[in-house]
Amino acid sequence: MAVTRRLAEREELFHKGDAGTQVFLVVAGRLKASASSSAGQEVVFSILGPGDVVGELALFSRGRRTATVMALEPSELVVFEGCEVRRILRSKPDAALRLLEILAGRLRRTSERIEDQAFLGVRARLAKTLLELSRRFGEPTADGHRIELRLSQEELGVMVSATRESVNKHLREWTRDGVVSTDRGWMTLHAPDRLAALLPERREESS
Amino acid sequence: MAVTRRLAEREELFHKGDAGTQVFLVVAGRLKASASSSAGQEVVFSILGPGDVVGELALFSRGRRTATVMALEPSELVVFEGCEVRRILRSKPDAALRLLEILAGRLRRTSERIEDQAFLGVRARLAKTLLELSRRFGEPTADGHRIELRLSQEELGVMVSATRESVNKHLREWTRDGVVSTDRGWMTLHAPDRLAALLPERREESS
DNA sequence: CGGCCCCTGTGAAGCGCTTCATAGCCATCC
DNA sequence: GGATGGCTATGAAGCGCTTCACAGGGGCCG
Repeated sequence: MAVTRRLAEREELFHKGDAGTQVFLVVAGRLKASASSSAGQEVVFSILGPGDVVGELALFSRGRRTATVMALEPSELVVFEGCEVRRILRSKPDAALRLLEILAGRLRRTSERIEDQAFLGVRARLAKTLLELSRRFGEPTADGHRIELRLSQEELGVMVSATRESVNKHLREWTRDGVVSTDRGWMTLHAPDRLAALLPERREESS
Repeated sequence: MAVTRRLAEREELFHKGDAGTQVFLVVAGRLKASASSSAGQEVVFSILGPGDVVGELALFSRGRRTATVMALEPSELVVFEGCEVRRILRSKPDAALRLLEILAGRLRRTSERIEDQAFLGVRARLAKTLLELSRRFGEPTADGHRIELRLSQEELGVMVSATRESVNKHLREWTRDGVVSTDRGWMTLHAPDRLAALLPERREESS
């Protein structure tokens, strides 16, 4: 009896500040969660794909959406009513624990984003984002890892909090060096390690 | 039978990456949650005070601390063992819901921080931080709102992701204009509205 | 086909913030 | 008291990123 919702490309699921307590599960398609400033600037918090839960924050934020979610591709989501979700959380401890895990994961990624924003320059942030995208949405090809998600340089810029021009410059430089190649919005990484080398080495935590 | 832990000023409760699943409740004192880069730069995620819960993220992060927490003042916390907390979360749905609320609130604040970092300059971020501090830790005095928390310009800089020098410049300018006054680490806001005016007007959401 | 629009590519100029260097102040400690 | 160390104050120089301006290209639609 699940209700599903379909979105066309560029259609909004909801807008920051809206009232609404429905919770969604992404079945197909990719979406972005973002916010924009009064000056029209935008910041992207995350890219969502199949399996991701979205909208659950409004359950605990007085029914207000805390970000805007828009479909990057035609998408399909299953819809849960907020009150129903609350009932489930109350009666099924495992569900609540699972949601806690999800929120904790989000929190970790958001904090890491703050660190990156503070510690890294545009170059490194862009490199990291490309690696992340290829990890989540990449498909191996003959000559590298292709990112199966069409993104304009403008959108990449928003994702790393930089201008389109900056993104372009780094991308072109990497293209010259054979590290990546771009084909109107589609990208392939040929030498991910060269990008990884731009990042501060991740410290190992002994288990 | 509660176990309590006391910390001296500048003592660490735990360090990012440490193993540990204890959860803490702040009873007295103020602490900061932060992370630092390999280059020695630091970023502060939040200031914690009495009533705040800290350390719960490790419950859902494979037992690793996701930030470093250090006492800014002599502090006192009550300690809960992770396994016990998990048991409670499992048996008391209200507790789980409460924790979900806490995490959701954290997530909202962290996201807002990312927005601020992207949309605001150092000036506005500093103004916002001072207002926030005075809201949380301020005491009204004859000539303004005094922030009951001693912070060096260095520490303020870390909080807003700027250098000590930048912080100094804005602070001095505001002092000249009579907006704030500083007395070796203690600050008083005399005209909070002047600071608020530096922020993009917060849009009203009709209830 | 031609026109339009959105995306990419690129350089010049400007600006905000950092970096660096230096000086003075205040508290503490022997 | 004098010395030491941490915090504040301030200006000069530099750098990374943005802003602005403009050119080219590719796809889509009449």
